[in-house]
Amino acid sequence: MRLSSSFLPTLKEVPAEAQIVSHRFMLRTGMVRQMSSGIYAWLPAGLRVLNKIADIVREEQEAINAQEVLMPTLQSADLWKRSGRYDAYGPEMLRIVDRHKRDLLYGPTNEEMITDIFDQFVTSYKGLPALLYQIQWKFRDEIRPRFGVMRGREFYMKDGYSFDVDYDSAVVTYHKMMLAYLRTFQRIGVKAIPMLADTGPIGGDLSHEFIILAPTGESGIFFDSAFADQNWLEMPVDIADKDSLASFFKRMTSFYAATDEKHDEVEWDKVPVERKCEGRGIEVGQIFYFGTKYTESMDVSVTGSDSKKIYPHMGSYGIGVSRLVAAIIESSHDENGIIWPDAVAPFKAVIINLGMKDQACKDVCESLYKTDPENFLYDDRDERAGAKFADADLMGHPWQIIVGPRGVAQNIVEIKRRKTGMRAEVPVDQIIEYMASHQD
RNA sequence: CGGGCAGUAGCGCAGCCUGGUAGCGCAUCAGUCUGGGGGACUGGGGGUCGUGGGUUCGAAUCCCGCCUGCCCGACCA
Repeated sequence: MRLSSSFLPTLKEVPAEAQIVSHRFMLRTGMVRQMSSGIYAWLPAGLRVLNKIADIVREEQEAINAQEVLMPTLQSADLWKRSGRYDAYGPEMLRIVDRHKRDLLYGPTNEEMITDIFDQFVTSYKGLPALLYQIQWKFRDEIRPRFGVMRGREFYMKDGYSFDVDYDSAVVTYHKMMLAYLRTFQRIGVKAIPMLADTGPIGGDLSHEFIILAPTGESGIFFDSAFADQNWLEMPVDIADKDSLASFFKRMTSFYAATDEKHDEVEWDKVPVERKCEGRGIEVGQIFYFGTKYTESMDVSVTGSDSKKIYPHMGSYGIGVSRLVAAIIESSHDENGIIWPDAVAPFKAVIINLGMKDQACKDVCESLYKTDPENFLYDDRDERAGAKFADADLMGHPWQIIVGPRGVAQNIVEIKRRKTGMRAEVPVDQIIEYMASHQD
């Protein structure tokens, strides 16, 4: 994309309402614009990141055979009255009345709706397990929205739902989801640690929150640093084999990790002092087994092999996609701006033309740009070098390809890695190759 | 929902106390110079002063209501 003809405005000064670093950078880089309390418009730079995260989430869901659906944001209140949650959910649910005086609501989550859909199509245990997900906007009327998209009222979320024939089968699904989540966060480029979460009235140990380390996080966290040292990507996991999944699950959850709410001093003391890590974190996902809560309350059943009625065991699995955008920035930035992980950066690299009046510079920039116009941002503005560098650092592109008259005369451009600050002079025709072979 | 604060140009702010021509910086536009880390100079454009009412010859300024937003707390992907 050519910067001169793009809608990619940056700000030198920050709107006063932005308190935390991710919010400030998101506003300064023109990723989002607040439209109302806790409600944001996503502008091109922000949307690109949002979509990249969603794509990774999608691929990892498909990898465990979850299938994508898209449910409406508006739901009928009747559905929620069936489960009993219409009254239970409280003022956090945005309720709407249409012209016929019918009660609707803007979905804060979709257990009822997915259960209803499931009910209409699956009538036999042979239809199980079923694993569906969507990536859709949700609305929760938070008492006090804050921190930009970190805690907005409207947010973009991946929500998955599973239906299994019994508890044992549901556990296998849960294990698969643990795997998918760890892979998802790994690919996105953040370190998310699964921590035992409150399971509510169901009990058991089948709910985990995934927490990203960030000093500005809302939850205090305690964890065994041995988790971070796990090279689990090299551990073979066969998703068709429940024992393989179970041993993977056991390994990934065997280290102490808890938020301050669930912190247990006795267990914590068993962790060797040198491995004790305390800090703050941001919750970016949660997985949850809740048994037959909705299938029973909504009377949704299938016929078992013995012709008897079975209430499928359900689980739900969320990833806060829009929150992740902010969480990534919280955990990856410096005083000059964002440092995007490669996988989710809005652009792979920015081509900084320092010789806008130099034909040779322009030619080099153009030919480079044309090799991948979708992923290169070409800063072809008639700005001074300082402004271009400042914007490049602010926007956090993983690579900066600096094209100036001095280097071009020798057929060389300078390349800078945002993450490390590493700089190198590279022959023009080797740039693409250089980036591919120097990811760290 | 309790406590605090704020709405003046796209953004950051001053002016309000003590009523009388609506200002500054950044951004933006035109031009000249400049050209490897947000450069300089000159000249422009841009305002229902959140909103409704009241007081007054006269209201951004004083008074009352309302709306919106932000911060702290209790609650949450």
